[in-house]
Amino acid sequence: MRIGELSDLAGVPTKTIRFYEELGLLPPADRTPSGYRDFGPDAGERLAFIRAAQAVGLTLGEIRSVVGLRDRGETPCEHVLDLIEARAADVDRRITELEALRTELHRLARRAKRLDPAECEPGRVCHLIGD
Amino acid sequence: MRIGELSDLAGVPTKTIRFYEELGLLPPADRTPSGYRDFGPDAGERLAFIRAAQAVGLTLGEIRSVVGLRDRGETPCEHVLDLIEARAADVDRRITELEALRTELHRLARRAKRLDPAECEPGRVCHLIGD
DNA sequence: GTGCACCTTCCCTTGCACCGGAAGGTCAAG
DNA sequence: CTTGACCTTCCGGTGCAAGGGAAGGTGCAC
Repeated sequence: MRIGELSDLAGVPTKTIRFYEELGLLPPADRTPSGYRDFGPDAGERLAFIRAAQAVGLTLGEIRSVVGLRDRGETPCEHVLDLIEARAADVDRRITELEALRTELHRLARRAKRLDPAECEPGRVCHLIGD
Repeated sequence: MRIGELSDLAGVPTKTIRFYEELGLLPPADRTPSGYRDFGPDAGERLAFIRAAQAVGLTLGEIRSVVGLRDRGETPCEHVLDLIEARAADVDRRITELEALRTELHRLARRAKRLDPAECEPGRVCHLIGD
């Protein structure tokens, strides 16, 4: 399978496929005599895995660590669990931060609608922010 | 006030102060005869405003648009309200996405603890992700 | 034999918000 | 007069995940 066919199949741009190969997320593809990449039938599934892993918030570096274990014949399950739990903790923290920010933004928006622009103090940028 | 003094006062690195000036977030500072920047007394407050605006999620580009209005003598309140409301909508969307992701991550973590690594199918990267 | 789509490598750019370091000028104390 | 802290500009790099485009080779139909 050539890169364009894989690209159509997986819905991933050819640029991105070469980039993933360069990063070690895909094993180096075989080459035709003229130098074209020649992907095996598993390549589409590997790309789907990468996309699914990205969707749960893993970075390409983390995904490389997972597929690296797999390509060396180990079962990456435990490592994947660690990554998932770390990501879950990140997401929980991030949600807490964003909820606080949301509260603050709604407070500011309410205040902005209540106040008269004429009350702006000339020396400051905006009395809405920074109190 | 020289840049180091302002830096200590505002808790913002000198590098960052020059960077903000270059971006137009701070008005170009006066210079001493030897070329040193000489900030007026309002500079600290301007930096505090920038930090506060960053804290509610505005980008430096958006902050520039606010201080730009202010520096041209207009009251930026309405523009600030628009930015705050847009940011609030972003944050709401982001929280919704992250909550869905959190649910998915917790589901995966539960499944990972339940399953036996020996059940890994050899042809796939990891059965935990991508079903 | 000539289009045309496709492929190759290579290097640069994007966006965001900075940080690091080099080379050199300035100022006050000792 | 030297030391050291501070300042200047300029150039480049960081992290993440790619995307853009040039210059040139390949494969296949007409």
